Amino acid sequence: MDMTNTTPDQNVSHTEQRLLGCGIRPTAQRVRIASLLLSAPQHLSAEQILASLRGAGARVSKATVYNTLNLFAGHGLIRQLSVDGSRAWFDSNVDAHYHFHDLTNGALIDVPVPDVEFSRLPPPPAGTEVAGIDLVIRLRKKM
Amino acid sequence: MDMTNTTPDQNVSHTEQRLLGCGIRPTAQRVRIASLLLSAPQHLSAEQILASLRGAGARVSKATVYNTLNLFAGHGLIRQLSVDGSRAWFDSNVDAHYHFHDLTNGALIDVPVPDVEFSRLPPPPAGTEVAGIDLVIRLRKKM
DNA sequence: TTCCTTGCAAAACTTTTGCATTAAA
DNA sequence: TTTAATGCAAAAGTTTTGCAAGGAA
Repeated sequence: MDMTNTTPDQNVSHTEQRLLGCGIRPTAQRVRIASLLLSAPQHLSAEQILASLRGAGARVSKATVYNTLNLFAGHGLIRQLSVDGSRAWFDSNVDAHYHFHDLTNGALIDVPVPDVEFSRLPPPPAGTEVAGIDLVIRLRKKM
Repeated sequence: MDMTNTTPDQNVSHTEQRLLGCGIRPTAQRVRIASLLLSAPQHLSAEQILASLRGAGARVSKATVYNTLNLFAGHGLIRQLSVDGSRAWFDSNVDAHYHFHDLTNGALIDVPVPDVEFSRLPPPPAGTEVAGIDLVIRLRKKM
């Protein structure tokens, strides 16, 4: 099902289904946050989400945005990234992938898994196993 | 020159030389911070450094620790890591390398460059070039 | 002296939490 | 009606900053 050209509003019932499928009660605020975030693959901060929703006339508190993002991340609906120390970024793409990080403007760009190939990786220390691999390719302006 | 078995105190004059070589005035606090951090490859937070120095009887303020760490990082003497969202970690190893991140206890373990080999990497977007590659292999307890 | 560095406290930011109120099932 | 979610404000944690005092050149 291609939802590329649907607007957040058209996605509401689809979003509700998705939250229900995760065992998350689809309240008004949660649906708005999920709708915004899941409308396209993107990277947003809590503050951006709060501003965007309030700009659209929604009544949402900062606490609810944070609580909801943590809730979603805990259910694997979104993924929290630590690319710069300044704040958390929330990635609506939970499929395995990597990132370009443009140091010039802070932009994050997805890198699909097939674009990266490891021909050698270190064995995990005894008693541990690999839970995931985070790869960030930092970019600067070419002179 | 192998400094593996020298104590921080024995390193002081060596550390001073290193700071001078970077154009950094080797004040008492800076030498202590550099001495601690550069005595071995390790990952420390600002708070850990402050506690360690004060525990050793040094008179240092939190502001100076932060200012100094930023100063050192700006001169390439240490490297700031963003591996979890909670705080910054300062890595005394500035040679290119990657990290294991043990999710069980938060530990960071260096991974030497030769232990990782990329057989494919995406071309950087037009107008940009690769400034660096950060790789974090997250570890969990093996069951 | 002159400039730089430090310490302290306060401020700035991001994120979490307590609790009364509101909304959902 | 009962439970869970929200909003607000306050708190907590990390990092930065303003400014007076101290130290180096």
